[in-house]
Amino acid sequence: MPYIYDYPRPAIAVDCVVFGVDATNRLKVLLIERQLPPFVGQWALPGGFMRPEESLDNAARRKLREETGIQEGFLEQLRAFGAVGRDPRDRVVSIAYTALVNLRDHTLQAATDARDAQWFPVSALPPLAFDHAEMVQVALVRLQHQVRIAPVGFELLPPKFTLTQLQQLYEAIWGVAIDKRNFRKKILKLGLLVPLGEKEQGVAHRAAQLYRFDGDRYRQFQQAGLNFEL
Amino acid sequence: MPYIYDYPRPAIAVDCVVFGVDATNRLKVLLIERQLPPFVGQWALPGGFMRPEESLDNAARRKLREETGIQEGFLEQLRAFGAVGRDPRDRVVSIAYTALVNLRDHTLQAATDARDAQWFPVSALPPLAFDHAEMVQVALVRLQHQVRIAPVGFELLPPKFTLTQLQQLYEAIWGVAIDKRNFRKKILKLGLLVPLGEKEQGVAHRAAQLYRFDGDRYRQFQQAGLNFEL
DNA sequence: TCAAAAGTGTTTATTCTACACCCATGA
DNA sequence: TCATGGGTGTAGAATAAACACTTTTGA
Repeated sequence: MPYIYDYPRPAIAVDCVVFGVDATNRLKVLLIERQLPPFVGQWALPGGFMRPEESLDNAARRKLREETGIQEGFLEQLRAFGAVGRDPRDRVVSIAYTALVNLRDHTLQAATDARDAQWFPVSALPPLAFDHAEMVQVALVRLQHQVRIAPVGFELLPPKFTLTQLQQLYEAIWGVAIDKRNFRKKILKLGLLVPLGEKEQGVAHRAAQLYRFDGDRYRQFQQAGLNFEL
Repeated sequence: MPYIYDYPRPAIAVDCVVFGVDATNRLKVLLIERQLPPFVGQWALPGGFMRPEESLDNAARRKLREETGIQEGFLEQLRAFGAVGRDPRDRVVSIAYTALVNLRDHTLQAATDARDAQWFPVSALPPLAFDHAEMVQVALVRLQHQVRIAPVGFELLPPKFTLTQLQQLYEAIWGVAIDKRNFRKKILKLGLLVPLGEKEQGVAHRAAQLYRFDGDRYRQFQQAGLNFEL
């Protein structure tokens, strides 16, 4: 049963740039191996066509779930990509999303039109289908800015984390080394981290204090019109 | 002659949030009065449907030209708006753009489906059609961030401007008062402004030095990996 | 007892903030 | 000559940057 319009219409797709940080604190991106044309066998971002009855945001969340099994976590629109030749089949405008997930909690399950799903270091990505390499690049730059002024980095960590884990997260995102003492002073002065009584378990050295991010406190902070900058 | 697809397709539109600063240094947004349904007679952002053979960016530039006569200036994508009920007619995903124009140089010419085009202060907008009020809000927040770290503000000024004009521009965008001496020190230290030999003409007080923004210098600055922040 | 990472302060340089008066110009 | 905005410096406070050793833990 065909759909008929008076004017030609491009298709609308969504694609997700999913960032995670692995056990060795490297920043990674989730890719799927395509098993449908075009670009069969190539690595690509998880994504697919939007349905008319869902919002863009919901479409992104649905595709992420369908193709990777990821149900929750931060998901935010990056921007639309609308160059004319970006899809060889047809005119397709794609809305890219950035997702941040706590990689330690997720086991991946490929599904639908994804043959396989795998994490790749941002610094060593394989060739990507469509304009997905550009999407990753834009998403990374946006992430680098965003973690400076908003507490989105915590989405990449487990709920309980050490200050060293947090520091290494920033180092991975920005690609720079940070002074330990200065970092701790600055981040604790914000007053957004709560030290839990607990310590790290099972490490072959002095166990570190665990912290959690205080979301309620941050909302108050925001409502008071305050900003932070790292 | 109809267009037939196997799956239903939303339509794709573009909308432009056009900012300008008037002679009294107020930040304004350009709106058009709709003369086609829906929302006939209401104020809305200039925009309309994308054509399949053009990129999103070109669609935005075309609509801006058609509806306002504006040919040039800064134009950058904001993001896509894709809530389900945002257009009462049909499922329409709209890609919003931010445009910055030197208002002093432009006389407006309404055209196409715009009955009239007018500048409104951002602080006193009329009720807007669709979700355009949200678009303006998002665009303003983005602009406030962007002028802090990139020299986009100059797009709103004539090529030759005084430091006071520049200061008042930032004050209009941020909605705050800025100390004159501190502002001058900071902005001149960046080394991106070139004092022209000339002075302001026809003012009833001491004439101010005119400056221009040094775009070449800024590109070198960028390539050296430097950032600025006001 | 050794290896490995946790945790902790001070000094110096830089940047930010607040603040007031004289100058040039055209009406 | 007066009204209007142009143009300029300094002192004190706050913030940022550089830097090294002791502590705790498990192997």
